Amino acid sequence: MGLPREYTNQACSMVRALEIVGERWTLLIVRDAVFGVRRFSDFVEHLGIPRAVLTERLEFLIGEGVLERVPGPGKRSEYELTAKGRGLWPVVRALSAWGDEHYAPGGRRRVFVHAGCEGEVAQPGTCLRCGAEVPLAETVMTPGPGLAPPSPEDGQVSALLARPRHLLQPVH
Amino acid sequence: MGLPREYTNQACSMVRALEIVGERWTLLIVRDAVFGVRRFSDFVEHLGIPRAVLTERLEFLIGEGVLERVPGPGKRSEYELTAKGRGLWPVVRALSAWGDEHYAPGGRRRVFVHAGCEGEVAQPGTCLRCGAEVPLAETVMTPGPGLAPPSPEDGQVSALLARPRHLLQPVH
DNA sequence: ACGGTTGGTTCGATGAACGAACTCTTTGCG
DNA sequence: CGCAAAGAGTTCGTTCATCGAACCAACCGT
Repeated sequence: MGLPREYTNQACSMVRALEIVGERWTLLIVRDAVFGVRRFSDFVEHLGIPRAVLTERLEFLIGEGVLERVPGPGKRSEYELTAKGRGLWPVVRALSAWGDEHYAPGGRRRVFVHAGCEGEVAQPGTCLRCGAEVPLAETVMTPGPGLAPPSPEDGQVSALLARPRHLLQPVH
Repeated sequence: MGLPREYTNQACSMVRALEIVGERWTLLIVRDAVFGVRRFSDFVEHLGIPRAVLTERLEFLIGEGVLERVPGPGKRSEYELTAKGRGLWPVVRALSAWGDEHYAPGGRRRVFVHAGCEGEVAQPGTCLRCGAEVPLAETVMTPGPGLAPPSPEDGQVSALLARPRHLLQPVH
């Protein structure tokens, strides 16, 4: 996107938001983090993002307080959403819903369900059955009818994400 | 953003959505269209977007059925959101809300109000007073406490958008 | 000790965005 | 009518981010 990361200094808050998450790959990184991806190599595998770009984006998102680096096994680091980062969930959900509505000929690809209650989580983020506003951690992502079964060459992360799982739960 | 407009062919619908509206400037164009901007020169003035890029984006969005070209005064054309384009409103609202929450030290910059009912439209798109899901056309955008008063050099479009107005209502 | 995995960095080529200048048509005005 | 100014793009040379492939270093299991 060649996003210079700065638009004109407009008064609108959406401009500021886009300066943070409007660059190529950034929202996909956030989405994957919501789905439970935490490791550098898993992002690379699942997104197909150039490693240098991933490095730069992770650094930037940490600096902006969207992600934080947490120690993983050994001396590795993993990347985890902060509260501010989890606040982007409505954006991710809205975009996914729009994409599902207009670009999923085989039906929706992802359906989100309220854990326990089993009701579906609708657009505004509320449960269709119990009516409650469903927090991220109580949301289960399940494959919809339009989700193509993952082929082996898509990698194991894709395979893991094609099965029902709690959001934010580490994939590994 | 140098967005090649194609990510890897992932199964996720958000990827498809980002291929349409993920490029630099695109969501800002949609936002301005929601706010009532319709003319080429008004987009240029308000966004500060290079003219060649605007031309390319408008063409692309028309091709994707997000905008449509409608005849304006004289032989001019204007650009109007289609139903598919209006479907992006939750995305715009979610991004603006996130930006307002984290990058508006002086308080929110835009507040959306349910016309007639006067209740505020909250994050999920429902009215805080009457509880109804508020459609775009019944939403009034009002300046919040954090919105800086527009300086004259910002142009007249900025000035118009700093006053309360119905969404989708043409600015001119 | 050593081969593989993880987590990056480096580097050259490509291509999009930028912005200023230019063109062509339409509009406004006397 | 005649002229100036604005609207709606187009053209073009420069700059800068992205791409992708290769390279490197630390760590791990055996």
